[in-house]
Amino acid sequence: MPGRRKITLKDVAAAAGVSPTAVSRHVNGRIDLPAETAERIDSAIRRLNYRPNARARHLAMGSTRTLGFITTDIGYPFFAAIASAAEEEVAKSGFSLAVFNSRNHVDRELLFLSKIEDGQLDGALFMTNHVDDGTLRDAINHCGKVVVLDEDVPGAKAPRIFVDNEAGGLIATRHLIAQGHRRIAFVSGPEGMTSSCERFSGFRAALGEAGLVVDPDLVCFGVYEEASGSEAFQQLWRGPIHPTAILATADLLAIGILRATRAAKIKTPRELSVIGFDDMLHMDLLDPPLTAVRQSIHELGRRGARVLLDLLAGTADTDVIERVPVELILRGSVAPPKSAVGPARLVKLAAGGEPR
Amino acid sequence: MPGRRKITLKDVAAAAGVSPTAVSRHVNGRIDLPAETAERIDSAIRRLNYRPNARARHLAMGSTRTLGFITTDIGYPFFAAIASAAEEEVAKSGFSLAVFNSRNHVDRELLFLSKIEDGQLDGALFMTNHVDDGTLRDAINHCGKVVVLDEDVPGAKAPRIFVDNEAGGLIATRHLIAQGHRRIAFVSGPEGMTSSCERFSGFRAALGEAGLVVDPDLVCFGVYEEASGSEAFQQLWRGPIHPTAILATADLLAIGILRATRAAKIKTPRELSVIGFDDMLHMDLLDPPLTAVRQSIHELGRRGARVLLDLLAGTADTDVIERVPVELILRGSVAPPKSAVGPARLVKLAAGGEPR
DNA sequence: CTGAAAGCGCTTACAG
DNA sequence: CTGAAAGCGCTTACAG
Repeated sequence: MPGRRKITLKDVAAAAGVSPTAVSRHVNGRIDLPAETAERIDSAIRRLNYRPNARARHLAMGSTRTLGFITTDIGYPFFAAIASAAEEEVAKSGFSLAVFNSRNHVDRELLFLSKIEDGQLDGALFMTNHVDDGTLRDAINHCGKVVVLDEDVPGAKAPRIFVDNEAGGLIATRHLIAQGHRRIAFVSGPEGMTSSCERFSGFRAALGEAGLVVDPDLVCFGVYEEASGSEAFQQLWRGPIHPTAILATADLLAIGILRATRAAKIKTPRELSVIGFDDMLHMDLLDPPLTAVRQSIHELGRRGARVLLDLLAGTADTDVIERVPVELILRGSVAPPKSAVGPARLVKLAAGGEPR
Repeated sequence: MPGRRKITLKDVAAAAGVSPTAVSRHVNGRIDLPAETAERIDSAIRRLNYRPNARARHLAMGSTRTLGFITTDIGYPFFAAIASAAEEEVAKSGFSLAVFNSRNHVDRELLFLSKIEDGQLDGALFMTNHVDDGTLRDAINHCGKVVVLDEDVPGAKAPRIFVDNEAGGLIATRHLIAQGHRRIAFVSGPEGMTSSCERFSGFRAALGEAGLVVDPDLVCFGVYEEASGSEAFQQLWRGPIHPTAILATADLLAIGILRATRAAKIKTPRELSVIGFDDMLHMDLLDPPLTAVRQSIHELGRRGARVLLDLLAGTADTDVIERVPVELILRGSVAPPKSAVGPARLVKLAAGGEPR
């Protein structure tokens, strides 16, 4: 057995008695060789156990066939689900997906984004969770080839895939109102963020429809983390009037709220209804099962990847904005307020006489 | 402004009046230049806005500084948590982590593993969820540079990071026995897998300690998926004797069981106690809160990454096997069997007279 | 210490 | 159609 030197294109060419050019073209299917020649090359490849070197290809082709997935933390089920869908989609096109946890730090986001300039990444799916002061926008505009997912980076010249945030806020709030709630709190992420703003618009619109108005004491902006949900609950409970329901604009916030209600011995949904936003895996098994606005997480990842791939192929423009639909998933964390006679009950009375 | 041609090392060298060699060495910190020269280079870099091309470096250096994370599906919280910890660790050393969802298909696992041979990946963290017929073992031995995580690939010459499976099975079963259970079912993944076997050993050992013996009718092997847990429950409930408790060797199985109990109107834990294995995020919020053997998921990812990094650096050998500890997390999904007087109750009676 | 030159292993415009 | 040769943009052994 010969020395264990790495087999290259050249070796194959020599063994098959053709030029490296021919082998390269054949391997990449960019040529139709006479059957006899093709077979000679193939057999040489098999015999030598040749494997094209990806690094050399990358340099020569000016591409690495790897896309980045930049997010706060892949450890969170919501992001992980998006990453999974994105991976599935990019893999179909022969790309790989590299994940980067920014932990919501701008410097890390910038570092990861810069890998596009390096030529280490062909492009990236980008998710952030804080308000941008323009830094992110500039970085994205500078390196290009990124699509912004789920949360906006205002001013960035990049395709965006969002959820229909306003509709989400709207239908969730309508549901609460239909259940008879009047004192509804809004617990959200950072005030300046697009998701917060849009969901808040939906919230306000639904209140308006019912002739209600937003009570500033019942609105809490924070960050998209569990602890922020717990704090919001505590703040609300210290306040002058307790809400009978809370619309949390993230499951993580809802979970924080649920945790805090337990500590405070508040019964959900009897004393407090809670709606989440995202509908992550297994939210139906919580106690109580979480009613939530479902974002089509899979669709978000899949379409984000698709658009990024199209962008790289030049068949998509940087001004596309897609909205994936939302849907309200009814579960046990919402009930009529204990002190109120909700419309549902009124209807029952009207329709069926004595309720039993 | 000059043409938008990509700035290279050469350009910087020319602008600074030094050789490309000097620039390369300076950039990589492999040289101490006279302050004046260094400054000239640095300023040229800034002025030209030079960014070293990663693809060229990769080819020249024979490394891509990217590690693979090959798993069934990053969308599952358990794997996502491991990936997150691994990413954090490899990022410290300037590596990236690319995730690959095998969906538990051997052909995809092989495809991803082959990226190491390609030179596309410097190495990989590998997790599988099916019994290997030798294919995986051969592939791993052929490409090297992989560390096997959580589940064994027998015969592979690769470092392994496992959980103390046997201890996990043991302490979980002991707990059930201490609560008064005698008819305990064992619901697990594939029969031939190391995790299943080792956890089963612990299970059997604990039964043995209590003078009990394994009842084959109460042992269900399947796959590590939710649906498999549901099926196991149904099978158990069709059987001649119902267990009063189930030890599931994965949270996903426990969740499947929980789902099935709801459909069957079986109350947990009153009519059936359930213990899971993994302790994924938010398992404490389930209804009932899941008692589970906690694997140190973070530790698994972190140490796996560490060992892989060491392996690449040549400071770790392929025969290391690390075991991360397990811990039983007591929560609400376990209670004494309703028909039995458990030791806990006996103790109470003995110690405090009339229980109220 | 410093730099000219070869080399990493492909792809592809270009000439025959 | 086919292949010799240049090029991708770095790193690094080697000679001065």
